Amino acid sequence: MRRSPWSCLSWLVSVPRAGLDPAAVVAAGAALADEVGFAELTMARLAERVGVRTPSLYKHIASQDDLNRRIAALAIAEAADAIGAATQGRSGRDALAAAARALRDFVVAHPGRYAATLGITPTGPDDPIVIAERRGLGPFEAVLRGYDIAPQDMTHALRALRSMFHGFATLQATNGFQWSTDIDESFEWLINFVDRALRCTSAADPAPVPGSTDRR
Amino acid sequence: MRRSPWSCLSWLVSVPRAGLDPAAVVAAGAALADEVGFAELTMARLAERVGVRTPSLYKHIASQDDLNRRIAALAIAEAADAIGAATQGRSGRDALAAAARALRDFVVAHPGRYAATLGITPTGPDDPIVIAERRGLGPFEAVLRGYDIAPQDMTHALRALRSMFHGFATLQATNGFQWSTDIDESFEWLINFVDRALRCTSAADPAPVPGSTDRR
DNA sequence: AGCTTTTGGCTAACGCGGTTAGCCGACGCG
DNA sequence: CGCGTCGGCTAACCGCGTTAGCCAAAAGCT
Repeated sequence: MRRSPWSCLSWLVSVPRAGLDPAAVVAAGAALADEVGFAELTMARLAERVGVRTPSLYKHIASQDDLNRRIAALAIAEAADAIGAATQGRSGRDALAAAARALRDFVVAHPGRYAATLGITPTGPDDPIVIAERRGLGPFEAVLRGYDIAPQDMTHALRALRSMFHGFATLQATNGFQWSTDIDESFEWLINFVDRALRCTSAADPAPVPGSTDRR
Repeated sequence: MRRSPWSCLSWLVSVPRAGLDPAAVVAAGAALADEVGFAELTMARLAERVGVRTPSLYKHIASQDDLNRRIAALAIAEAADAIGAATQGRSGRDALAAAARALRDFVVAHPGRYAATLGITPTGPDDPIVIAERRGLGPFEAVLRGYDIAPQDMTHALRALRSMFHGFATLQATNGFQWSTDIDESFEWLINFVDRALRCTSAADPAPVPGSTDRR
């Protein structure tokens, strides 16, 4: 490349270090995403936020995709910790409610971080995201152990729990429930619904009535 | 602006009409999104697909955001139709299963369209998206009428249904369930779970046991 | 049929966001 | 004190969304 015509004057400027490192950049990115929305999280904005020119960010992260993945991993780990802490020492309905509320509180408090976790497809089994996710499953497993679920149904029940609370959280986060003020009430209703279903589950026969429906 | 240096030769070229209109552009965009993924749906790619230069698209749609919203509205309407058709003439568990499968089939068959519906915030109460969504709620309401839900619980039950199936669909669409082949089985389990819960609901007392948990 | 208006193509060009190349001072370590 | 790595910087590129303005093709009117 061409040499800068100003390079002969470089002794004029002093460029102090900003004291950045990958973790700091990711944390700043997560905070910024919460403030301006994940879609508005841009390299230029993040650079301005941390007091640096845009290309300098690439000394700490490989790309914007890399940044997004790290934010997602951070968010999942944080959410997992929050849920774990909330369910500590509880069981049954109490634990279920605590987990659900902790997850939703996290989504409401950190919409940008949460949005970063959506639409992420892990690159492989050793992706930090996968590891964090596996950690995040722990508290839900613990909750389920408070109900007596047949062992072969654990995976299904876990997925059902994830689906429900993840679905509710995303619908609320993306304004899926229009102009309605009683969302909190619906959420509590959902918790009761799930609790009832889980207690029912152990009582009901594990197999559906044969022939009652077509199986694909 | 400056006059093109070639304009004196314009009689050389003939520019036939491509026969486009907004609906055709939106349909092509939806199809393209399904093929290459919603995130890869770009104006340039769409223009190439419909055999036109990029700026010409703006004769039919206002902007990329406009295009995305129209694709989302189309997708919601299509999904609503599919679910409505699937539940026609069924009730109870049958209707529930049919609705759930129809929704999931749609998501699997049209991942791009479905992704377009995520993260869309309607502009107002007369947004086509809102209207389509309201139409899409109809079949689920019909399903719920097959169970005896207290009228004041209808809204909550509806939201619970949406949360569950939307959550499951997005988790599957974004590869949220890792390395697992038995997703279909989990889905059927979820249907049974919800069916049981809905039948349980009408039997259970509407209010939770007082004092059994802290209410926020 | 011929004139006019609207419609729907086009090229050129702008701005912005992500990204890379290459330069050089600041810091840490011998 | 010298040296290497690290972490800033500027310049530049590319692709994408978007706008301006030109002009033929279709449609409508007399």
